[in-house]
Amino acid sequence: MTEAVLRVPVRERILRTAARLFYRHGVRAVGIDTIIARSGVAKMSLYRSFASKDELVAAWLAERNVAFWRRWDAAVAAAGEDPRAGLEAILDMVAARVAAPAWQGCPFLKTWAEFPEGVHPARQVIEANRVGVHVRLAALAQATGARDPALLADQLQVLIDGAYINGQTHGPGGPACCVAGAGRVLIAAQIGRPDGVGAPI
Amino acid sequence: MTEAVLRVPVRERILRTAARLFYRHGVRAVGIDTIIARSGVAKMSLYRSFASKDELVAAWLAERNVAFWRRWDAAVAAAGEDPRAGLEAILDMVAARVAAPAWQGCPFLKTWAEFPEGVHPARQVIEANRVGVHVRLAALAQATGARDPALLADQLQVLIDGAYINGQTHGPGGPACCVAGAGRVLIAAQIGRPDGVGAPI
DNA sequence: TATGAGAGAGACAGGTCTGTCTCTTGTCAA
DNA sequence: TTGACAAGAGACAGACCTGTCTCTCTCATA
Repeated sequence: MTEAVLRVPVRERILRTAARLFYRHGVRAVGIDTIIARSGVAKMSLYRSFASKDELVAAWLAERNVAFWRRWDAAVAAAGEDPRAGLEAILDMVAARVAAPAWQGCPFLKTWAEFPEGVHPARQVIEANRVGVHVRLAALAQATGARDPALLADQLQVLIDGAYINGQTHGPGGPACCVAGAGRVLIAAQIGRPDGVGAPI
Repeated sequence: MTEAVLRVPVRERILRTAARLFYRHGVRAVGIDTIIARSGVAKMSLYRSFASKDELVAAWLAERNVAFWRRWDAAVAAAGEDPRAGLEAILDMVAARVAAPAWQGCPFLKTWAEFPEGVHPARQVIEANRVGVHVRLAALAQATGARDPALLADQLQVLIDGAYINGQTHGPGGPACCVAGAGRVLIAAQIGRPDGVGAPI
């Protein structure tokens, strides 16, 4: 145990280790004993910081949620005032993420699959994230003047979900890389092509 | 135990019960004891028919795979000779499935999320299904004369994956219902609109 | 130096899981 | 009627899981 590690607060050490293990192996496949062993922490320290394993899972996803919106806001902000550029920036961000070697799927969707029912605290975090994505996509779509902003938001969210899943099963370089282009096609179909020529169906 | 139930072979009874429970609650959440209790079968009978729980999971998915291709082939066949109609028929089939009240996600994607690594026998079944989908989509896309059949296959598979996942998290009536329309936009962008006016990006 | 909080170490309880084994029961054909 | 065999019933082993508890150690601060 290096001094540098010891400087990190216990809660933080647990959360970092749990995040890595949960994301790589899945929540159910990683036990408390593994987490405390890998983070060099006593079991009681874990249960002093987190009421239960479920709460630790929820804390991990809450952290992912914060990071998610940080990336989202940065992408939209970098795109400037144009809402269409904002939508495209989000598509590009998704494409870049699923193409990264470290990509092993969306933690929200993965965890949702592991707890498809019940009152697991992680489910609230996941639901909030997914609703938030749709709301913001719809707001951007509305601002672009799309004919049916709600429909465009539906289409883009489905496409993004697909990229997340597909990138997980097929790895980097797979079909998911097409998400940015496909999204642009869907956008163009609702608000005209970049050169101003509409192409509605 | 009714006579009708007893007439069903033990292996079949186990498989039906496991299929229902695995699909609804997830593989890891359902134990062997639950399966034998719910199917009215002795534990030894289960292990006489299946070498392990993992093999039972794989058998369930293999059965789903057969049913999947039966639906696929029926949809394509009903669409006639036109490959574009075949692609649209598949999109319609997906849309109908994710809109059904019984829909609780794609068993392949759900199970993949539960076993994201290792040599689980179910993973082979899932991989084979996913590769098969892409191959057949690409073949249909090629037959339509799409400019980039591989890209169109990528886009459609990502879209379908997204519909499966989104339908699972949002339930019937959610964004996933847009899959058929969105897929048509992507097809039209590559092979021209139904009225013959191309709309490539 | 004394003290108290934070944290490590590890035993433990109670439950669940998979998989094995033995014994019993029911059924069907010769 | 008898014998073979499939299947039910359930005990059991061994592993693993979460969560609790006690004891000990370290270190900062009064």
